[in-house]
Formats: sequence, structure tokens, C-alpha cells
Amino acid sequence: MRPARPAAGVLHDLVLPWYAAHQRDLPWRRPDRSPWGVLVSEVMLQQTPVSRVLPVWQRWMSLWPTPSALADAAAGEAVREWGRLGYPRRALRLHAAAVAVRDDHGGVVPAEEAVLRTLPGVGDYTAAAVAAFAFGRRATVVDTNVRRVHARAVTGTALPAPSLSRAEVELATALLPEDDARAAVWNVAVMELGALVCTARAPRCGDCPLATVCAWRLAGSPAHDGPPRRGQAWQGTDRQCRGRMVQLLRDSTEPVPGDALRAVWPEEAQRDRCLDALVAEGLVEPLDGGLFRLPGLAS
DNA sequence: CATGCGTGGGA
DNA sequence: TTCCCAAGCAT
Repeated sequence: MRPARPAAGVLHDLVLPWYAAHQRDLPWRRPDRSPWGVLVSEVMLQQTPVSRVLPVWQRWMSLWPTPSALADAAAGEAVREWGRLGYPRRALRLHAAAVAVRDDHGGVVPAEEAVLRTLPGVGDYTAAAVAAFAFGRRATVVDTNVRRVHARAVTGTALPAPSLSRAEVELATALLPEDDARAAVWNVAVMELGALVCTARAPRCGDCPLATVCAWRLAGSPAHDGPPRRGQAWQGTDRQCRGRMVQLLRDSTEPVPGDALRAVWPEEAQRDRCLDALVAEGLVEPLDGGLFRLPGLAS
């Protein structure tokens, strides 16, 4: 027979003290950080590890301490300063979000989840995270870490399903403490537990505050039974081709001739398709004379 | 709802 | 070395 699910109060009493003792000192968690800093960190952290975000976030905060500061810069500067974080369209959307905050919200990052959700690059997760972490709101924050902790500790499975289900959101909402401030800490605490202890590959159950109540452990830590997770292909993909082109533009202070841009990829049809797509998405700007550059940069 | 979208470090 | 994957979003 399956072990009972641990009650919410039990989880709170175990996880909150653990977080108080083990939380990382991250700059976007410090008292002096702004809602803008939190928003920037959340977008940078989408699919990107903390260690790589840290230096870029610091640089962005010094260059553009407010949404209006970024909005007044060229979009291409945002892409350039994004460096090698990956998925550079996030930089473009963050710039667009800054413009929206400046033009539609008086330069102030909105606190309402529904309003945050209207900003480019801000989805359900990021809107909830900013509302909770920057403004102390009681929001249901469900990221991959939270999903994994809930899957193991509460549901008793090794890993969550590939896509977020309605049931998972309802579970996360049910586990949220009633009190606003406590709820905000709970959200970040569960994420931190997933990031540091309840990790995807080799969970450190020996260090886990939930080890004694974890449904997955009590069931004998059964292996993942669903379909094997498909890794993303890389060699020969459009993503690899696009990555090379954007890198070339990022590393050049001058506009780049189309011939030089096309030289980064041998296959003609794919190379042209990728360049066209980059231009269509606004990540690359075509100039007269067959030159290209990052969008909006003075040259 | 499944896919495409970058990158680099650790197991 | 190869594989996996890290605080998702938009279409």
C-alpha cells in the first residue's frame, strides 16, 4: 500500500527552517535589489544555470539599473550584453518588456501577476515569480524545481511529466501557506530545495529535510517509468547555425558583410533560411550594401 | 499541445 | 567522451 501524502503543514515545518539555514546568497535576493532586478534575473534564469547568470546580471544592473534605462538603449545592446547565456531572443524580449514598462506603466515594474503576464517574455512562471519574490505576493510559483520536489515528496514519482498539468498547479496552490510573506518564502524555499538537494539526476536525499516524509523515498525510490526523455539534437540544427551567426555579430563592433555571416555555415539553404529567420525575428538587422548588425546599434 | 529556441558544465 | 539538462516562452 502506498504511503500517505505528507500534509502541507508538515512540509512547511521541514522546508522553511532548511531554507533559512541553507539558502544561497544571490544578489537578486538581497534586500537592496529592485523589482526590475528580480525580473531581469528571472528571465535570465529561464533554462540557464545560476552560475552563468551571475556576472551577466551584475553587468546589466550596472548598465541599466531601471527599466527606462534599458528601454532607452538599442535592442542590439541588450543582445550583445546577453553574451553567451543562450536563447538571445530573451534579451530582445526583455528589452521590449522594458519599453512596455516605460511607455505603459510609468517606468514602474507592475506588481500584479496578470499585468506582468502581458510583458514580452513573461509567462505564467515568471509573472508569478516576480509577484512573489519582488512584491511578496501570494502567487503560485511552479518551475521545474518545484515540479520535481512535488513529484517526489508528494506524488511519489521520480520525475514530473514533460508538460505541466492542471493538477500540478492545483497541488502547488494547495500547498501554499495562507500568509502572504510565508507563501513567498515557501515558493523560493521549494525551488532552492529542488536546485540544491532534490536534483534531477542524483538527488542528495541524505541532506534532504523531507527524507523522512518523502512519498518517493517511502515507496523505495522507484525509477522513472514514463517514456524516456528526448534530448535536444544539436549538430547540424538551425539552432547551431543561428548561434554562430549571432555570435559573429555580437563579437563585431562593425556591421558584418553578408558573405562573412554566411561563411559560418556550409549548407546554403539552411544558412539562408536561418539568416532570414533571424532578420524576421528582429535579432539581426539588414543594412544597405549587404551588411548586417545587431538591431538598432549605432554604426 | 508539441516544437523550436543556445550554451557550457558536470556526471 | 557523450549525454543530460538549467528558475520557460511563444507559436
